Order: sequence, then structure tokens, then C-alpha cells
Amino acid sequence: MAKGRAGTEPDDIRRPQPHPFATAGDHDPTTFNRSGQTMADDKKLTPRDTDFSAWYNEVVLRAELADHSPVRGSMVIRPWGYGIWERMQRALDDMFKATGHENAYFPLLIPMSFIEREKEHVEGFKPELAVVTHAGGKELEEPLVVRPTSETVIYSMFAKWVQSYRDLPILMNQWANVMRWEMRTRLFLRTSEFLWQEGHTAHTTEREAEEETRRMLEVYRQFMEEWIAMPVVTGLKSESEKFAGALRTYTCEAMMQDGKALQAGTSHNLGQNFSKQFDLTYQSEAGTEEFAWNTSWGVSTRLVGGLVMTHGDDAGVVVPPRLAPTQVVIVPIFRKEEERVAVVEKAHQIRSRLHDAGVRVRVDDREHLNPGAKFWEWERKGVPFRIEIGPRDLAKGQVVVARRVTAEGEDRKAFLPEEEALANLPGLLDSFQDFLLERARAAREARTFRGVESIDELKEILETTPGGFVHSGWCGDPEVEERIQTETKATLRCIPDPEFRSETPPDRCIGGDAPSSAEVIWARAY
RNA sequence: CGGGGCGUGGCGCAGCUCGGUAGCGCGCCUGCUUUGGGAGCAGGAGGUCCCCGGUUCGAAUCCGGGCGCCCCGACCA
Repeated sequence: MAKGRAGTEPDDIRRPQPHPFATAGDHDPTTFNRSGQTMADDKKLTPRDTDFSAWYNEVVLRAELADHSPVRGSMVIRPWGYGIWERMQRALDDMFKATGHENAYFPLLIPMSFIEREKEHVEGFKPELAVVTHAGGKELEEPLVVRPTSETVIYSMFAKWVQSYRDLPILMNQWANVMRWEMRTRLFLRTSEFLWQEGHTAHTTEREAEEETRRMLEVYRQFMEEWIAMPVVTGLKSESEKFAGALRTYTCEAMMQDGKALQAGTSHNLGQNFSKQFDLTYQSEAGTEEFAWNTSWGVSTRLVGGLVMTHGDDAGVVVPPRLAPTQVVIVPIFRKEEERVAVVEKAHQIRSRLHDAGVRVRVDDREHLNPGAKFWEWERKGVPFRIEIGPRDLAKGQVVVARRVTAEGEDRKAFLPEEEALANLPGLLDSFQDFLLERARAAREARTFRGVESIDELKEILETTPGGFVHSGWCGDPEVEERIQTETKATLRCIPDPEFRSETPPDRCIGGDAPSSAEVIWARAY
């Protein structure tokens, strides 16, 4: 049976299990201090099942991933969050290079007239443009737009560079910031300014452009699963959800722990829409003048938000080892001065041996915090493994290895001989990475509902916490889509690719008696 | 833009009904004792109580006007 199938019976609607956020290995963040008092509440995070959205905000701030900037709706990405983004960038960049792409950089400001060139494109972006009207103390003759995306400048430049079919394909990417003036913002998930990568290509044939669009979608899927450990459903966007100016938009949709969908990355087949507006033509082998075919594709710092909402728990963030700026933190424990000297020295020895084995590791030898405080702090930040070394361990030649999240029935801490711990850690990091992906996949499958045949049924599922992805038939009528959106607050996430479809294709449209022309997925979304 | 809430040391809040010394928890600084799951004690720093105006002998508190932020709905990676 293909991956992504939930029930053995296609018509069987699966119900979610009662406690969506329960995770093996979660531990109760309520602890007691020495006088037996509970710790002040302000040290704990709001639990996910009390208020998921409050939990998210607190986690991002208190794990020091990001902070609000003085300008409403924009954020500062702090070193821990930026370190995760840097790892993402590096991995993606390598994948782009491996598929033949080169990086370039285009400017922040775009002439207003460029944006206005492609009709659908303007309509899509106009409401969220930030416009520069004054500079150098004078009003500008033509307003400049702070790029919301760069298709228009990039294809205007491509037009300048391309003469012959021999100049194609162009496979380019840029890492940049963009600005879209949003009404409601949330750290990482939707801010006015965000960091992203936008790939832009030009081809001689429609088929080649389509292949490129699909290839990059697959690169994204693979990256999201292998690096973020975040499984995604891939598929095609409906007309109403596609990129403004594209022929077709493909998407990666991830399910967050509250059952809502996160559009994690998109890849667009732009057809000849932009090449026609910007005169991106080439002379073919036969000597005729032809318009090029374009694609564009992007992922953003939103992925950091996706990571948090996929793996985080009530103790904080959980960062998959491959993206963790620090994979292992070593906490020395001691009482007397001579113990401190010995333990800290051992900690640094272990650090340097793990470092040589390719592990990103640091020693937390701050003296003003006791070990417990350090444990909480690094767990909140999501460091995958912690090594504790105290006098008792020193005497026994062992270390304590604690995993950030444990499987059901597994002990949180393992007492291992030093050599064994050192030898095992790279493997432990790998298996933790795998564990996170499998856990996330299971969570998604548990909240994927198939064979849903009526809007009432859809509504009922979405209103039962924590919702999820609902598969149904659809006749393809945009009016039906809009009606469902209004009635259920769910959007049509995508027409899933074959491996995510149900065993038996739905035969009727969810909106009525019309025959279904495509299986689609509904969900409330970020 | 509609509905709701809130602006008081860095953060979270109390005080406002009923005007009169600005307070609590966390955090921060110094010292000593501590350190195997968010340390204890002692001392200390830190405030235009969002802004403007009014009432009053006196305003964080009452009145008027502004501004800002957050949450919930209509747009979006």
C-alpha cells in the first residue's frame, strides 16, 4: 500500500485519538523547588492543548528564536533561530547546486510599472505592496516597490541576456528578503518582511518548464522530510489558490500539531505569462522568434515556524539534529572546586572528541546557573542531546546521555560508559532524526480523513479538535470551493499527487451530486 | 475595517470601583553559601504609571481627546 493511506477501507473515516498533543517522552514541566513550592508559573510555557497559538508565541520568544521588532509585523531573528535558518539554507543551496542552479542577486527596489505589467500578478500583489515615493529629499518620478517577489525584474533582465536557444535554459536562484504588507502577522509564519529563496528559470519548451517545476517541488519535499523531519503532502493548487501570474502552482502542505495545514513551499509553472510581458524571447533552431517558458519556486523562514509546530512540545522547541546549531550540549555537575576543575576538563575533552567526530557540541560551563536551570534552557531551545558529567560519572568512567524526546517506554537518561557514548552519538543523532520524521508522519496519518462525502461531515471533523486533512471528491467548480471555504473556514489545500490519494477515488463532489473530477484535500490553514 | 481586551521598573502582573507613601513575582547587580531537574540568604539598582488636556489642595486612580499593542473575524509564503 502506498504511503499516505490512512484506512484499509477507503470509505472508513478515521477519528482522531483523544489527546492530540500527548507525546511519549514529554515530561511534566511542573517541578518543585527545595522548599516544596511549585515553581512560578511564569517559568512554564502555556501547554499546547490549553492554547496552541499562545504556546507557539511563547516558544518562539522564550527559545530565543526571534523577537518582535519596533516596526509592527516585522521580526528580529535571533542567533538560535538564525542558526537553524542557516542550516536550512546550506542544505537547500547544496540541493539547488546539485540540480544545476546558480545563485545571483537582484535589487530590492522594483519600478512600479514592472509590477503592473502582468495583469494577474498586479491584482495578486497590489494590496500588500510597500511603495517608496520619496528619496533624496524629493518625490520620485516613478514610485519604487519594495519587492514582494522578483519575477518582474528577473525576467526583464533575462530578456536582456537571452538571444538564442543556446542561451537557455537559465537556472537561477536568489537568497533575499521580500516584503508583503500583511494585516495579521505572526513570528515566522507571516511577517511583513521575510527571508526566502526564489528560484527562477527559463526554458525553450513547456515540457521542460513543467519538468523543472516538478523537479523543484520534489527537492522541497525531500528537504522537508530529510532535514526538517516534516512530512508533506505534495499536489496541485486550485485556480483560486495558485500564484498570481502562474499557469499552475504545486505545493508542499505540512500538517501542524493542531491539525492545521501549513503551506511550506510552492513551485510555479509560469508558462509564457511573464516572458510575453517582458519580451523574453529567443531565436529557435529553426530561426523563428519564440517566447521562453518560465518557472519560479520558493521557500521561506516560515519553515522555521513549521519546524516548531511540527516537533515542539510543552517543554519547548525540538530541533531535528541535522538542523540543530548545537546538537549536543554538555553540562558539567560539581560541588567542590576540585570537582569543578576535573569535571569541566573532562567535559572539554569530550567536546573536542565529539567535535572531531563531526558533532556540533558545546560545553555549558556557566557558573551562575545550577544544572537544572541549564537542562530546562537547552530543552526549551530544543537541543537534541545532553550529556551530563558529574563526579560520580567521572569515578565510574561513564556519562549520562539524555535525549530531548524519548519514545514510549524509553528512559530519558542513559548511563553509558564514556567510550560507548562517544562512539554512539553520531548514530543516536541519526536515529533521533528518523524518530522525529516517523512520529510526525504518524501524527499526520492519524488526522487524515478519507472518503468524506458531505460538507456537514467536513465541518464536523474540522470542529472536533484538532481537525486535520480531509480528502473528498470535487467537481472542479470554483463556486463550490468558495462556498465550502465560507461555510467551514477550510481551504482547498491541494489536489494531491497520486501517492497521497485514496485507494478508491471519490466518485461524487463533496458539494452536491455532481460527479467528482478530482480528489482534493481540505483543511484550515495558517 | 468590524467585535473584544490591554497599556504601571527588562518581563508578567496587582493597585483604579472608593483620589493622598507606587507595590508583588520573575529577571538583573554585589557578597556568602550552593550546584545530579528551574538554588538559598543578605544587601542593592532600576519608574515621565502610553501621550495631551481637564477636574482637584492633590490624579496611576475621576472626565475628555489622541496614540499604541494584543486577541477574534474579511486578504496572504
